[in-house]
Amino acid sequence: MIRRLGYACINMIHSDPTLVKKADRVTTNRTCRLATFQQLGMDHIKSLVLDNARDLHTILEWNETQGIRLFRLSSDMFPFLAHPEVGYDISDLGPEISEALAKCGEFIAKHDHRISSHPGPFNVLASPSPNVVDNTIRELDAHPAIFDAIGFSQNHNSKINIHVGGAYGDPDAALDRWCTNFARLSPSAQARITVENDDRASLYSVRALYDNVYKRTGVPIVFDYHHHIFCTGGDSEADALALAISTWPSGIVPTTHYSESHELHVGNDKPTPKHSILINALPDPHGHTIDVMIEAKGKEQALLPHQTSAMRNRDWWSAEADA
DNA sequence: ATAGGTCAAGCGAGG
DNA sequence: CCTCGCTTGACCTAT
Repeated sequence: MIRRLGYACINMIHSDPTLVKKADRVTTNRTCRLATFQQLGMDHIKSLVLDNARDLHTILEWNETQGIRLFRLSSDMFPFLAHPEVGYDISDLGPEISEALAKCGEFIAKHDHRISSHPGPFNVLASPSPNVVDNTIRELDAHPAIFDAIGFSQNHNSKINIHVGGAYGDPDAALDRWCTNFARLSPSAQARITVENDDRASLYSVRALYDNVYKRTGVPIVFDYHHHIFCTGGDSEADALALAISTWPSGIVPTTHYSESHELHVGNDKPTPKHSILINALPDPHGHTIDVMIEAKGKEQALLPHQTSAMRNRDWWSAEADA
């Protein structure tokens, strides 16, 4: 059974520049260039973050009206949060921002929304470059600060999801480095990290993650249905899903990712990793209870046609959540 | 107002 | 060798 559907970072109907005037956009993704920061200073970043934080609340309210209680927080919400030179503490941004973030946290708790994050592809714990690893650790350790400022529980319900990041011609050595460097993360980051299977055969299948990451670190695996097509590790979809689900702690509904191939949507025969704008179907939960993050260019517009009345029905999902 | 070039950041695939 | 795609386009300047 699919418990919830969610979408990532952007609400199209409230932010698409072809639909909404720039001044009226509701978005958590306001950022700036380094040059602009150097010109305008921290006051500019504070202004961007405050607008982002207030708009997050608006998006969450809209999600609630649609029965959408799964959402991915953009890591762009706090520009340069973990930048080697610019980096700052959220608590230093002032009471106005702290209050706006806490207000989001209260809404999330009250309506039982589930919020996650997915830091960018620059986060490579497996990198042979010490500098890349240092930057990654700084970035990943910054995410619990975001979650704490808003007020999420410190577990995999609000996950920080990443990929292993690279193979460098020697996947085993890369996996060793990943596990070694994982131990350097703060405990609050470690408690929330998940790993996701890759969309290329040269990288990491669910099976590879299970054997080389989960067994050594206990880090749960996020199953991406679409990626699995390109990197099966020899497992069927049902087997890979079951293996990934087995890595999740009890009491936390496993999250999965679902998307469809853009190439198939435009009439070509060969699927590629590129995401389609909308989706034609929902994935098969193969008898498990899962949450599904829809990764489609159309964001909530891809999700909405697939919301069932049961998903919109508060009584139903509350009962399920309690079960 | 809009179009086009640019932007902190890593990696691998494809042309 | 360069561009794209990924997690997620958005910023900024010129016209």
